[in-house]
Amino acid sequence: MVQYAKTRLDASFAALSDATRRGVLEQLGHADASITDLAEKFRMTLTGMKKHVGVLEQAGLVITEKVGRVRTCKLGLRRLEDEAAWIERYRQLWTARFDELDKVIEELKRKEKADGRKKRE
Amino acid sequence: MVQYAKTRLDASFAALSDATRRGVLEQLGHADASITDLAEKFRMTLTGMKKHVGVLEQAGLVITEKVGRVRTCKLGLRRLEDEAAWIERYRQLWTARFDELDKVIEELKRKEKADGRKKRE
DNA sequence: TAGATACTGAACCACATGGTTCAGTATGCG
DNA sequence: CGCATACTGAACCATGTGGTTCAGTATCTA
Repeated sequence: MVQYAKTRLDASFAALSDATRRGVLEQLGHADASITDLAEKFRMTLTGMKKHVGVLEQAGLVITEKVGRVRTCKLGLRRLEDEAAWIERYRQLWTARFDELDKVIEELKRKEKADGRKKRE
Repeated sequence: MVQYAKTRLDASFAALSDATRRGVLEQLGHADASITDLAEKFRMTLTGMKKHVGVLEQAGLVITEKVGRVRTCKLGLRRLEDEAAWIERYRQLWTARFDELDKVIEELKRKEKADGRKKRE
């Protein structure tokens, strides 16, 4: 792949692209949890869950701290503001684009009507 | 991996996790484009670009139509509403969670002050 | 101190990803 | 017709992903 620096947005959208990880985020939105807690809740091995947490941590969406034998996971400081902003901007673009197409269609209809000719099908 | 059915959300967040694909979406927000157009703009082979378009199409974010030799790509009908909704819900959870933690911290401070003892560091 | 608990890391697996090249096929144009 | 254009598909490459098992290490607890 020869893949170089992933941007923040790359990393967080990738982190969000997995149902387990989205579930973990929601879970941590209710209460902090250990790796064991999460692994049980999502029915997978500790090792597997630790990888998911690692991905979320890399994306800055989760922070963890180990005290004694227990690593506690909690929500990170990022509120997905950049991600929300990107999507919002896109939605505006989308709307503008479709409005534009609507106008073109209106224009076509107007012309056709003015035209008099009936060209069915 | 033995990975089964990807959900819509999985697919669209995955589609958004690549800078090239986000770029393509923005591009199509301005004007429809052929595979060749996009491949040139993003400086990659036709085949490479076609794969990206395929991913976007799978996620329902782009639709394409081939007329003659040219395949034209345009924005799909999905406005990322589900994705925006998920993120928005998460942001609310996040805020609630941090407010809650703030309250706990306030409580601790209050107690400490009422306590009289000074336990620096 | 012994055993249970909680994590950690390496190794493996099968399949996905983001690219490429190369060899087609289909279409348009002079 | 013959050449250029535009895409398409298979195959390949290196690395990532989403899991697993197994063999540790570190920390509690009785």
